[in-house]
Amino acid sequence: MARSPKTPPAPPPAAPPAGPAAPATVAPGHGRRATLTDVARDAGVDVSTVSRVLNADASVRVAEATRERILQAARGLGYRPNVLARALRTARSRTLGMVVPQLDNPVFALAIAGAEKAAWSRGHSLLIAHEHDLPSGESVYENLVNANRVDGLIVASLAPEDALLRGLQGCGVPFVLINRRTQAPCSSVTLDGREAAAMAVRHLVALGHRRIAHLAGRPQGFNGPQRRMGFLQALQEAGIEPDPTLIIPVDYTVQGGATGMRQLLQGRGEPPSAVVVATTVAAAGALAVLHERGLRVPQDMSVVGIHDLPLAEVLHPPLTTVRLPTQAMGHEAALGLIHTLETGSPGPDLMLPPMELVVRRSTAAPASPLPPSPPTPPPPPPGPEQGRTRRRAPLTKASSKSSRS
Amino acid sequence: MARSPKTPPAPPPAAPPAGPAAPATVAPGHGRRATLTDVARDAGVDVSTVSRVLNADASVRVAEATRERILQAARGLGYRPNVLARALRTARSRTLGMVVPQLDNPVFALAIAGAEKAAWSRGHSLLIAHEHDLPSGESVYENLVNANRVDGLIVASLAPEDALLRGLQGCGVPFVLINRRTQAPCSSVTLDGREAAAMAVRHLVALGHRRIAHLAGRPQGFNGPQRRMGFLQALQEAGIEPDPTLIIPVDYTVQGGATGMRQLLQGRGEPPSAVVVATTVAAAGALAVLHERGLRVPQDMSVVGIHDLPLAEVLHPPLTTVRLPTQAMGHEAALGLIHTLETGSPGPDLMLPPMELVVRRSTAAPASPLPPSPPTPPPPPPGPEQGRTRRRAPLTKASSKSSRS
DNA sequence: GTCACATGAACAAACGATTGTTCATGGTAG
DNA sequence: CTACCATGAACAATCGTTTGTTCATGTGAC
Repeated sequence: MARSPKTPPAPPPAAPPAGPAAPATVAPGHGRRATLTDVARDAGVDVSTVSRVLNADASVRVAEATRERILQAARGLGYRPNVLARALRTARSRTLGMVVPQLDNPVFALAIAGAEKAAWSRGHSLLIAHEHDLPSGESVYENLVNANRVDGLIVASLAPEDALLRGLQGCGVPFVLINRRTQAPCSSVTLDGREAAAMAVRHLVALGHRRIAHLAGRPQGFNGPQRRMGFLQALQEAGIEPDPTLIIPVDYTVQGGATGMRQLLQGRGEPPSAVVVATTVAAAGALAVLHERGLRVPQDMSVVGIHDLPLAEVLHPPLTTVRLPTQAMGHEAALGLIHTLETGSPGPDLMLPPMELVVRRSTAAPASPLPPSPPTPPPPPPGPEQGRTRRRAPLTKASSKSSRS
Repeated sequence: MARSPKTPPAPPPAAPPAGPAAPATVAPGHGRRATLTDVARDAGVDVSTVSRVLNADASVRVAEATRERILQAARGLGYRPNVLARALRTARSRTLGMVVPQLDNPVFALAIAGAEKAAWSRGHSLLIAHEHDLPSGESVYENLVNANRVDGLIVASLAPEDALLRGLQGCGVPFVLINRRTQAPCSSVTLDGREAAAMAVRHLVALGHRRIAHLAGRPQGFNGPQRRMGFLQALQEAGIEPDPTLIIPVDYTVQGGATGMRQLLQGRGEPPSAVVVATTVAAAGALAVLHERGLRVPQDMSVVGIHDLPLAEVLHPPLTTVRLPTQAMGHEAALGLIHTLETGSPGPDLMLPPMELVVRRSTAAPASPLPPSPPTPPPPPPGPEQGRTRRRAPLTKASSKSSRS
């Protein structure tokens, strides 16, 4: 293995003192951990009694004095149950497997954070795995499950639906999909991208925009079409005829957003005064292109991103976004899955609504207001908007997390 | 619990079909998984023999025909060992615990990704936990270890050294610290922030800068002082007298970077022509303030960030950074820990060198070049710089990850 | 014809818990 | 005085492995 023991090619001065060679960090702990047997011996009873007392087994009664002795002994020995033994016996590991396609994507990182919190709060652990195929040709799901490591799965996957479901169902454990739904009925927790896109549009309409573009996500995915639907629907509500040339599918990347924006700008018709970008990362790319072309945001073009991320705050200008409960998605998925495991009830089937519209500096009324009396419906006053909305001062109480190191 | 079963407050049209109520996703799997006993029965031998054959136990010989029969039976039944039982028996779970203070920080997310990859490649799993105190008053470390869930720990912690080490050593399992070193000799894998800062300075010096500021990290931490040392050292190498008023401690946040930059700009002396910011996130805040003040980057001030992140690419202008092997940090930590577990050898003690200087658009020669003949040493030509360096075209082959949803 | 010795595989005891069942005890009712 | 019952706790089997030990068998040497 590449255990490169290379030390830094650092200049001479004061390499950090390493102590007397890298020391092993195996602490004493003076002996092995206490087991049920140890507690039983100390309390002078049988292990089965200890087990029942410690688990507060209601079906069996124990004299108060005995219970006291047992609890005392357990405390004295610092007894902690061995989850492995328990899992073996009960055939339940109290561990959830979470599979994500990428760990460094903030969306999944947040979902993991939410799931981790929920799992621990219910006495479960979370095992993380990348969605990659194993040398054995086995899927990560199967590996996790077949080795009896996990009781259930939370899965965020980019794989095609049929293969994914086949693999998951073959595992024989409950699972919850996140960040996507399937055609087939199947437990899932998702974010309401439709409503999010609609909120973005409504915000722009309220500001007086009529010609609004959309850098939309991949047509094959789940979230892309979802957001596109919301976009169209909100336009319709506002009595605006959608212009198909203003809807451009893009990749969810900086590059994708940039390409999409270039395409948008070289369109022949009247240019849009605002754009809803399907994702914040792509919006960053779009902004960069606008700068490149010398267009000002928001004067020449307003930009709204979907899916608020810390990134939004540091863009230039700070990006108006729709905040989605990404962390809650992971949280609800884990909670739901545990509930299923405990009660056998069906898995959750949730679509979480957007949290709020976060108005930053990338949106404003269009520079050259169109004829101020559009047809139906009467345009809402271009002041503060309807619905959950919040205006952020720039660089104030930054919500972006500290990034140590 | 907050199992909010709320469905979206969505407008009427086409809520995604949920099928006939949210279905349980418990697949058939037709019966329980095959065990050693099953294989033994099928092969007509004892379980112990099966175990030895399947584990390629060299200490015992088995007739070729028997071995064949066993392998056949195992394959036929799709046998997978139950890791729980194995862990119970061998007292080794082949699971690593990874504890981080925040999951949504890209630095830790990358480290996790690296560790996950390394762990799986060596047949281990990775259990993720937030560094939070449990209701029981127990630390997460103790919880993980005492419950026999993990064989070792990879820890990124912001806790004070003494408390941290006491807690960890009390656990009685090997551990590796990442992203920080301790006074006490102790296994760790870190990033060479000193060299990183020095590279940043050398780059600026090569461009002709003489008056260089530093937005430095927290003086109490590990990385802050480390980078500050590198900064000072490189200045000294270049024969530049450091100006203490140009070194400002800041928080590793957008807000921190902004505050630091404001402070820097209102300094009374000659303003700096360049600044090295201890972290990319803070650099984003610094850039925002420069915009606010109408200063141009890089014409009026060059900015270098330490710790390359996808974020750097989408800032305005794209930020020149020093790329650090964050993912490798997690990878090496996991590999080293596993090595320790398997051989009992001391844990790793690595400081990984910076990968490269990524030159983007935020750095250039100073606008008003100072007297072009500085003292010792002779200034390198202001062209491409020394050392690992790479100039990036803007928005090209974006390395920022796709951010699905 | 026995003894020793490989060889190949079965036996059996853990690991640390959970859980169904049995057993001793003492009090009370018949 | 015997029978019964409730009480409190021990017994024992089991989960699926690993691993030290024992055992049957056939071979060759004596």
